[in-house]
Amino acid sequence: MTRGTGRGGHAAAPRSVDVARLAGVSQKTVSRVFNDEPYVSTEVRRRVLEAAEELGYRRNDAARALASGRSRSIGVVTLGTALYGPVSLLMGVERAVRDTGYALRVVNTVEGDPAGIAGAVDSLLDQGVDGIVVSEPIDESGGEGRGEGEIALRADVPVLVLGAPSPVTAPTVLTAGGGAGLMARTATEHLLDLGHMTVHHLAGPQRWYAARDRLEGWRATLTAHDREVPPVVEGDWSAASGHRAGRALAEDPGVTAVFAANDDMAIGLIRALLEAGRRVPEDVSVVGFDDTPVAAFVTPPLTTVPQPFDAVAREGLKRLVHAIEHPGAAPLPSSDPPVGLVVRASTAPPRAPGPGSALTGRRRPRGRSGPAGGASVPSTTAS
Amino acid sequence: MTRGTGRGGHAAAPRSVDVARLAGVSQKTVSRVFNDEPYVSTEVRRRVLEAAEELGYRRNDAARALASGRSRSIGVVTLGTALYGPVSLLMGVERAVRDTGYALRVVNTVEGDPAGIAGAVDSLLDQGVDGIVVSEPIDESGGEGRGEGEIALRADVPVLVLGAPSPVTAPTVLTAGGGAGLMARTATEHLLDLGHMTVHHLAGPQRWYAARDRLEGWRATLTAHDREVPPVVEGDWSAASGHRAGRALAEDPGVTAVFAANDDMAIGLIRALLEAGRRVPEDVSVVGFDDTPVAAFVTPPLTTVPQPFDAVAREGLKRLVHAIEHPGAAPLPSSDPPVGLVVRASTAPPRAPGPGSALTGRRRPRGRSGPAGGASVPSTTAS
DNA sequence: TTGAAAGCGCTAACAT
DNA sequence: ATGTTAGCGCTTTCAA
Repeated sequence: MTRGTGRGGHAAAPRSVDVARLAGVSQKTVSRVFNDEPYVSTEVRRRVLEAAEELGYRRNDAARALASGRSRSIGVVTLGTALYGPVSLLMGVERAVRDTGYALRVVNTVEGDPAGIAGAVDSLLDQGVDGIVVSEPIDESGGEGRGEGEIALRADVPVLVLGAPSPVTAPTVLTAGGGAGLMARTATEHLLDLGHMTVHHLAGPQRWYAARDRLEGWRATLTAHDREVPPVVEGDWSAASGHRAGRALAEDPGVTAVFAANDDMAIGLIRALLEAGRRVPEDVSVVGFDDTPVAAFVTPPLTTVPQPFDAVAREGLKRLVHAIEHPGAAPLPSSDPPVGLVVRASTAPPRAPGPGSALTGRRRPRGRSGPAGGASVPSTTAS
Repeated sequence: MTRGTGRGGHAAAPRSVDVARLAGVSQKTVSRVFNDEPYVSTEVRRRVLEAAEELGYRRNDAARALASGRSRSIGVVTLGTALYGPVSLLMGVERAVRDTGYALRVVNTVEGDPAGIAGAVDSLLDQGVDGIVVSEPIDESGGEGRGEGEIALRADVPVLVLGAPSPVTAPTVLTAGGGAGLMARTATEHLLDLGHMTVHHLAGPQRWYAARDRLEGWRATLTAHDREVPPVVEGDWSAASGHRAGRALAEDPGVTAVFAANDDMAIGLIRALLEAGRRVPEDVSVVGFDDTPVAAFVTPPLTTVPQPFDAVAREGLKRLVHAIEHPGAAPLPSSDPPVGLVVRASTAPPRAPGPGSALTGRRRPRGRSGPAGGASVPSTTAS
């Protein structure tokens, strides 16, 4: 490639020195202008900007990164699924990253890939990102128990783990959005408050830390209320898996309330219950998790726990960027967003209330469950 | 920064010359090894790899990009929504990009942003991407008509437009996944085949080219069959908007069949019909679009047109990478994936069939609608 | 407030 | 099959 041949192969892309020449200043001054550095007279700045505009100058990020040692980009590791939760979080991350002025590089992990997260992080590190976001980590080790699948990263940049308490080990690790346990408690207590003797749990795949969190939150709540802890049914987040689980659950007349770890599974579950002749919520109450856009419009409209994806992403990124830009400093404090519950028509008191629940009417539990929460959508059970 | 200070600020990151020294070869040889260039003896290659491993060498992408003029990365412009369609396409793109060995940079456009796609493309160009993918373009010009919102990009790299015929102008533009019109035809003809006199359309927002396509496909089909073309109801892709539209549609007894431009709107629509006392499919048949994971499990299970996101992404990327790597060559030919239809329980013949439809039983139309397609899921309408 | 010089770590072209 | 020599276009000192 002869000097002056640009990307396209025809016209040479203008460089900062070309701009400098045209503006009658030094190349360094052009650099100053484009980096908003101080000590540039407004007159010079104007001339430089004008010259740049005329030439169609566009600063070369690779050169910038090479010279400065920083790429001004953040890498994110997500699952390659279209699942509502992970995707919403990813979109929140994109927005948050863009707001900070960094660029975004994305690598998906394939579920079941042994290299998994570590491999994805590695490819991001190769790209020279300044920070890394791991969204919704999964334990690929095959172990079921907590802590077995520690993910050790040899990352020399700060890492933010989103959506679950961190199983990740690296020099600098931050966490945000680990409030699923509390949310699961809210869901479970809602059903208990309605008078159900106990609550069944349709869990997410236990390789997901987020799924473990919800399960633990549910179990802890039952235990705290001295209730029997029924066996867990595990799905894979899909409505299809919820449907399968529902077929089994429908045969057990003892099941009067189910907390599903996400809305999709709740929808499949409800479908299976209806097919088996069990009415929702008259015979069985169902609570979901996520508050997907369709949750309000399925039949019956789903009571569910909304997830604050955007708030989590924004807060996490603020802290990540802080860690990137102030390597020595103490990490910014984390704050958990409030937990809500949207009560719709898929939950009701049990048919044959157990002892002590006679007092319990259709109470509205804590959270954003007032008129505004549930009333925005009709909660009649159709036909 | 004194020489030798790496990203972290403590230990110097090893460079290829360090590896060379340790392996007892020239720096260029290290470069050869890492680029899989020919003319490296296996013995030398082994030594280099060993030295690199020992030092924890990681090649510097910025330097590579600067020296070679190529970043080996592809930028994608998407909407910042969690909508099933755009997201599935994005995931397909990520997979396809990764398979080609390129890195992925993502920029979202905010709906309603005047800078819109052009602005997003610009920021990608700043980052020095080798190619650009525009997924699901939107016309931000405010015009409703076709062609009004031409998006002129001053991109010096190839651009791939995904999901709709290209409204984008740039030196090199490729298109993939523009088969929505044909899919809309399939959906519409399914309803006509069942004996419905005409088919209403619940359209997507007409600023989306994909939504316009589906509408045109529907309209063309009705016209081709000499049927009345009812007024279009426009939603915003959400179940909530489908619900609103459904309330209006439910009042018109002439409505016996509706083709919704996506599944979410179809779900909201069905909910509204049920609330209004109109049964689905007995009184009104509904066809969706997408085949989201929940479509099979809502009540009634939704008849819908699946979208081949992965195939579209893969094919589009193959052609984009070809255009990147063979600037002069003729573009690879495009091939449209087959159109399918999944028949479930939300469609049926009309109650009071019009003339000529007496012959028309519950026929199964073209596409993957055989036993395998519909039978994987129970299609009974529950309680 | 501005400029000159010296790299950043790699690939490209040309030896050998 | 391997080494040498020049840059790539910026940021970073340091000087003026």
